[in-house]
Amino acid sequence: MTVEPKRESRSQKQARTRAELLSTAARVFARRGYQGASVEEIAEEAGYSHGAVYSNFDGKADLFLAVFEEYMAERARELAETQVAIADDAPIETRARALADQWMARFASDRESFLLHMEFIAHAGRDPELAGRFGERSAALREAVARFIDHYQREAGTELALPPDDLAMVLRALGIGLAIEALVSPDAVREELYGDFVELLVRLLREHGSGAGAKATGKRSAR
Amino acid sequence: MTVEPKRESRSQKQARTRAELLSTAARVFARRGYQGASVEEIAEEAGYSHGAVYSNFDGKADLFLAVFEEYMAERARELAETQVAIADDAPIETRARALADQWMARFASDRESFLLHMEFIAHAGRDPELAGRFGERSAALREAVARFIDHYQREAGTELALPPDDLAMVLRALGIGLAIEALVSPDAVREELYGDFVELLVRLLREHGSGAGAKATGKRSAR
Amino acid sequence: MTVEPKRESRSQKQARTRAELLSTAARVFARRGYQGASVEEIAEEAGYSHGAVYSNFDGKADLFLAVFEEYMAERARELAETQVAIADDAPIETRARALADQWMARFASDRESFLLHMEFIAHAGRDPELAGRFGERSAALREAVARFIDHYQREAGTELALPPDDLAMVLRALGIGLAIEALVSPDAVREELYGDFVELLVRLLREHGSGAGAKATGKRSAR
Amino acid sequence: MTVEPKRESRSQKQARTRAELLSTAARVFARRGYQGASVEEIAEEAGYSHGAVYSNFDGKADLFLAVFEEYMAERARELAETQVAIADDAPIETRARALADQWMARFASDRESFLLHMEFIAHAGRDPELAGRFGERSAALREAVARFIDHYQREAGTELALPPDDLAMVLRALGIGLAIEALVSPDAVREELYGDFVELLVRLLREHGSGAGAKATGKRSAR
DNA sequence: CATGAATGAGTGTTCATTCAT
DNA sequence: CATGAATGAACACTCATTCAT
Repeated sequence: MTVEPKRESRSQKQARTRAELLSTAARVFARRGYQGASVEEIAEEAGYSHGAVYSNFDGKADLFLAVFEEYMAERARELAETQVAIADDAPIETRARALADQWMARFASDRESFLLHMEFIAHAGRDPELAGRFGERSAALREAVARFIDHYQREAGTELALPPDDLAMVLRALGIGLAIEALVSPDAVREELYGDFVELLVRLLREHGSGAGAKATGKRSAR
Repeated sequence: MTVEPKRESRSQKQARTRAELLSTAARVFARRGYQGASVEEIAEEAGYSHGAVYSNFDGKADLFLAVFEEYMAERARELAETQVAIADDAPIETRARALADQWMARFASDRESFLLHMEFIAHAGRDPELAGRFGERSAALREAVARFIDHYQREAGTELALPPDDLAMVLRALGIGLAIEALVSPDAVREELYGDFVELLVRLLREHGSGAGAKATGKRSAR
Repeated sequence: MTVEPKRESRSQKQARTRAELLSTAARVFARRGYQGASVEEIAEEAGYSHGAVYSNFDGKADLFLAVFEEYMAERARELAETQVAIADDAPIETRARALADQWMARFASDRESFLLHMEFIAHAGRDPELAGRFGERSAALREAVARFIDHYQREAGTELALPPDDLAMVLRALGIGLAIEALVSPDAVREELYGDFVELLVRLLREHGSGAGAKATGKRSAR
Repeated sequence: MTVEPKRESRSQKQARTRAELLSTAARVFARRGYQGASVEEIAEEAGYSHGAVYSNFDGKADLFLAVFEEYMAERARELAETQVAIADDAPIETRARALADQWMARFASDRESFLLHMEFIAHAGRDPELAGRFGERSAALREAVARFIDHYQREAGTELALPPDDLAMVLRALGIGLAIEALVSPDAVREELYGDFVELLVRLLREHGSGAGAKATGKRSAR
């Protein structure tokens, strides 16, 4: 006597629509950029009319932010997996290099997401609130790297000549900067440059850390 | 006692028009961003019809690139002046640090230009020809830095554990990356971080180079 | 006694919009020519925003082709009516002449449409896709004429010394050509010339065909 | 003691500039159409600045008219040559066919000029004065054809069932009309159709001229 | 006469957004 | 909620023409 429940309740259906729009939007935004993507193209590719976007989001900007949140969450998940993936007994410079190489490989295979990122940052740079939201996410990633450095530093009993926070910042900034240079001068950025440099840097920092470490400390970070 | 001929010859007048459009464009682009600035607004603010832009430049992108070229030339001039002002016998890390500090100071006082350039890169990243033209203008400054490094390196008789080109690339990329991080997480980037790090890095590279200091180190950027 | 629902359903309303745009476009195109008419003027005169044109058509060319299609359909209707009005046993040359006279009468009363079509052909002649789309719509009427010829030919049991397709093509081309001559040298083209010639031609073709009529004439399409 | 005269006097030089602009304009107009051609492109291709056009002509429209006059004169010359070129003793239908085939061949190898023609006619159709000027030229060509027909008709002692003027008009109009159809429906117009038809037509007219000629005269042209 | 910098009118098209159904 | 017709703002770019040199 019970009525057969529809396979999808109303709210389930709506959630699905939203999810489909979201994942399609991620693809289209990456492909075309924020400005280049049209609401119409996104909706159509997801199999809806463009009106559906306005039923589920406040507009193009809101849709994009939703996509972006997902994207950042995804990147955080990825980082965690990467940490696990690196062999425990490798020297710290090897681990650092692996991260660097992974970054460049990711960039090489998905320039579009990076471009979208850049576009977003340039936009957020003119919108403090947006910058703040993005900053939090970004900081979380950076802190994870810092913890990662700290962890292995303690474990290996070595001390680098730079605090983990600063090193994390430098490594991350360098990755971003190299990607940008590669965007604009592809031939000027050897693919291994990031890895080579990071490996060299970390070794130098290690050798000057516990060893002659204290000597040159004068101007390092305080925090 | 002859009557002064008109102050400006034809070519002088054109040069002035071009210069006025250029400086106005720099202002408007910085204010509105690349996409946000309209050719009309630029021309009008410069006191010309928008057609004048098309008489002097190939279009919006070309105008932007001309502005960018001027900007980079100005940076190169600044850089040279700063280097000249440093004592002749200053160690190379001091010179490198000056470069870094200058970059951060400029960023702090003119975030908008940086944002503008980021936006344009994101735009040009989807248009190879544009990216190439941007890249050429961008590479010029990097190459100047490489030449500086090479020059002082020879003069001081030291050799860094990284080729000048690579070091220049790393320094520049790091500057860009740090600026981006600062954009998004202003509090996370100490203003001296770039300088501190660069100074440390260059000292380490010098000590481990083949010159006097660190001959014995063996392991350069091999891999 | 129920309240009348709104007179127009959604699709009815859209159909009306489309129809209004179409008839207004016909008027404006005829008045200004294809190039001379602006989408804005058409939309405004029809009482819509110019965006409405783009909601209903793919652009200016598509709008024009839609107008042209209507025009040709109307001509086909006229043609059919005229043929129906002619006595069943009228000789085929009478029918052909009616066709010719109708064409000249229409031209005399609506030179502008003819001019418009010429202009568009000159335009489309440099754009194969456009030419093709125009050609399809244009061919429809010619084919209708060919079918008429074929039909009456069979019914009367005569055979003309030229296949229906060729005759239709010749008749149509001649009509177009005479209209052009009339455009440029109005006095040189007697209004009955087309009709006179067509009547003569068809009679000659009939007498030299293989049907009943001209058996005795001996000299068929010899050579 | 005489001053060496410059190779070109001032007026000669001007005449040359004008001539060069004219012939280049003919080429560019044919290639791009009237609307599609820019004064800049014409001047540049002729090796002058666009200002030179304005020094020698009243503007784009005037330049085009000058080009057109040249073109019409050229066509008239060509026609005269053609008449001579046809063997004297060929039957009139052969001669007519030759003219027809030449027309189609010319069209096939130079659609662009024809398109330009059409564009001009469509334009002139809205400008009585222009139409008048063009009409005169056009009439001259037609009359030449009529004289041509008349001449051979007398010479051969035959009489066609259509006055030379009417026949000339029909032949010319048909050629134009077929060219237009070919523009728009290339596949629907066999290349020999014009020739085939003209040959057939002239034979029919000849056979019904002097022979049973007077019989069907009822509705022919008066003039 | 020729030049070319500057003008400024003119336009098709895109697209985010709204809202009645 | 989803649809999609309609809106209307926004824009880069072309080009004939002018005019000072």
